[in-house]
Amino acid sequence: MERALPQSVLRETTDRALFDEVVGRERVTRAELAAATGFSKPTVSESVRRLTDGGLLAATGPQETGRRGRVGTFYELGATAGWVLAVEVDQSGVHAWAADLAGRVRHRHDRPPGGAGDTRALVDALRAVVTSALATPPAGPLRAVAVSMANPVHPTTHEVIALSGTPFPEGLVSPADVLADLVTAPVLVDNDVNLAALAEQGSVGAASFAYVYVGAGLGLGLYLGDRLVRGAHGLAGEIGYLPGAGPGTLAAELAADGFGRSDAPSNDVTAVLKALDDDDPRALAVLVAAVTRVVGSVTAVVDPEVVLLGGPVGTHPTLLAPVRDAVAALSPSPARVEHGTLGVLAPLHGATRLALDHAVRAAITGLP
Amino acid sequence: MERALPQSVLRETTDRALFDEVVGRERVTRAELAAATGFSKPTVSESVRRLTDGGLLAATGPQETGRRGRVGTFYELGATAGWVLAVEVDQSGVHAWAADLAGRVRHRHDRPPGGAGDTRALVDALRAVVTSALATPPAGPLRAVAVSMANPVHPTTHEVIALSGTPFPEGLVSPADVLADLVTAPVLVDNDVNLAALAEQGSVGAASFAYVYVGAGLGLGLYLGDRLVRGAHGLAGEIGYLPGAGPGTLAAELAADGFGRSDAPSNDVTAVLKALDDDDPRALAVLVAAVTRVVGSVTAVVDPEVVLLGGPVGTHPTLLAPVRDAVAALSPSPARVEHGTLGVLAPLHGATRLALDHAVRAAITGLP
DNA sequence: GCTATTTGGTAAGGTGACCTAACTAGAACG
DNA sequence: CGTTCTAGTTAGGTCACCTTACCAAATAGC
Repeated sequence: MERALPQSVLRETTDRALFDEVVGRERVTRAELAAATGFSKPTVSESVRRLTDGGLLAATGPQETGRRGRVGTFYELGATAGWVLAVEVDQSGVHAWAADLAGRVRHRHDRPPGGAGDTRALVDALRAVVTSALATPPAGPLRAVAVSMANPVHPTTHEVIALSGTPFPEGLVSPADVLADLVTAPVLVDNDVNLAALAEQGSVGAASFAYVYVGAGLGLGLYLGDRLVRGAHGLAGEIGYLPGAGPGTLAAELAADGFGRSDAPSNDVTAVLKALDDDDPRALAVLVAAVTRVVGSVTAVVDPEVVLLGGPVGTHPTLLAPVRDAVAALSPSPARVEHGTLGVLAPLHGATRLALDHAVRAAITGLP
Repeated sequence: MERALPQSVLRETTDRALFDEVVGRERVTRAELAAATGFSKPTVSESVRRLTDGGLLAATGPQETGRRGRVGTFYELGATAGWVLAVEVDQSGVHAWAADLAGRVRHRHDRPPGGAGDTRALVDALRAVVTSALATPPAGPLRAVAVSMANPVHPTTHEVIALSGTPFPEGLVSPADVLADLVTAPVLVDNDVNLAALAEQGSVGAASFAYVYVGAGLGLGLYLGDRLVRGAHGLAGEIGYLPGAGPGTLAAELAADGFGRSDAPSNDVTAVLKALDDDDPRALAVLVAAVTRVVGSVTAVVDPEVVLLGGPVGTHPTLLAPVRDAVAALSPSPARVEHGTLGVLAPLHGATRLALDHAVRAAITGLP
């Protein structure tokens, strides 16, 4: 057995708490930090010195303050603290955000998709987006890259997992391998729905939380006890494989109903949305039944505090009320069912959060 | 914001690691502990001194050792380290184990059930069992009581939750209240299936793990990332409320098929078992379909490494193979499906583990 | 303008939990 | 009987935190 806790974890949690506090408040003095976090003034001074030496924070000029006594030194995010890159790879192409360590997006980069199934074009687009991002870098080192993939991802190997009938077969590439010669920063890879859940959870703040994505595919992102649930094989949330009304899977039944996917590589979201817009009662009934099955299953298994519906179909306004009613009829103590608020940007927001968290953690543990 | 990590957490994790190591090895010297845990010899000596002063450990006489040099002082669990009480309350009555802090069961106490729905008799039996346990206490203080209830339990208030159609309506009591005047030790309460999962997880060792109970009711215990999932309202694992093949719940459909429960307070387990023993094809088909629906749902939602089937019906040998086949047909990367090994004793084992964990943690944080 | 007050920050010294290195204690081997 | 091996202690150091006391600088009010 190894040493359980090195003493340095104390310093690291202190540094992290103070860094987050500075970023959250934009500009603070050490005295304010001490008051806000409960650390003593000497401890705050030491920590801020470490963070400043490491380039993560920087002192600003004196600040107009309405207060009475001596004006303190204000600190803010260092100009060369570095940046992270969040990349989204899906059927709509490749999109990336370059963000500073406060999470502020500085540059956007996009490439259109290749043809369906064209893996080569996708790889080229991914490399082109990252090359473009590296060509106009924000100040400081690139500290992490997080890639959102519209396919399941293995939790430890970070390999993309091939499932039969995936709506995104061209996305069966390993972003870490594709980008290995372009970036030296660590490349994190996760599923787009997981990352969307991460982003939406940040806004909702619930300790147990499920995000149901309904679009070209069906997906679920789960947060329990402040941790993302990825599953033993990276297949947590693959709710297309939920048992349906018959002996088969939910996805197969949706496909048989003319929705969703089974062996069709992709699903016509615009057609589904049009049917909903036109108040097609059959389309509504099928979708409500499917979403209710998903929400009911998640509720019975993990009993989350909040379930958010996301994705182009999931956020359609006509869905929410009937799903709520159906779930309430099924479950004795149903979760709050709401709409996601971040829309199609949720995966990029989540990837940014993932990259940031990793980048800041790594930068702090690497401090003297 | 409060202090993130007090320095004492280091000491507490050290003490805990060493205590667990001593208990796991029965008898050890400090030198062996240092080698096994990676702590330095002075640190081990200090920690062992704290644990010995607190009564949790005690030095034994010299030990026959095949080794060459000086014989060290061996340490073992202190004779008056105290004990914990695990209590199970269900339709079969009230059962309790008094165990020492190594988890060794010292005494057993049992009371038969009252009539179905007879809450008064159940409360009397619970008090009688605890009184009996307190009358023949093992040495040392009673440090914790854990109660396994055959009903859902709220994760924070520890109140038992009333669900319509519960097979155990008389069990709608608060053990903490019932025992308040009998014991001063903390009374922990949890659901029997959760505790069974805790116990079985201990034997299996998987990081993500689901325990499916099939007996008088349907239940699920979930372990993800080394943590028990209780749900926002204590209703995680209430898989009777899973969507069934039709618009209703799985439990309602089982009831309609002559199995399970809906508004009948209890289910005739012996009749179901007899049907399975007699190779009744209809009974087998209905049960396999239901269990497959449960395992498939859990797999699609959280993707556990292992799923154990437990409970009198769940452990029936004819179920395993067809369920495995059906799950494999449904899921792209199914969990290992096995039988639980602890049988009806699983909840008591789990309650013991819960009580032990709490007791040792509390004893160590209370140390000088 | 001068002083009191208020606020920011540093210096000095202490504590707790860990470490390494060097020692003493005691048993067995040859 | 000395050598060698193992157990455990002592001494001294480091690190991350703390409190207390002080100095520094700015405004408020006279």
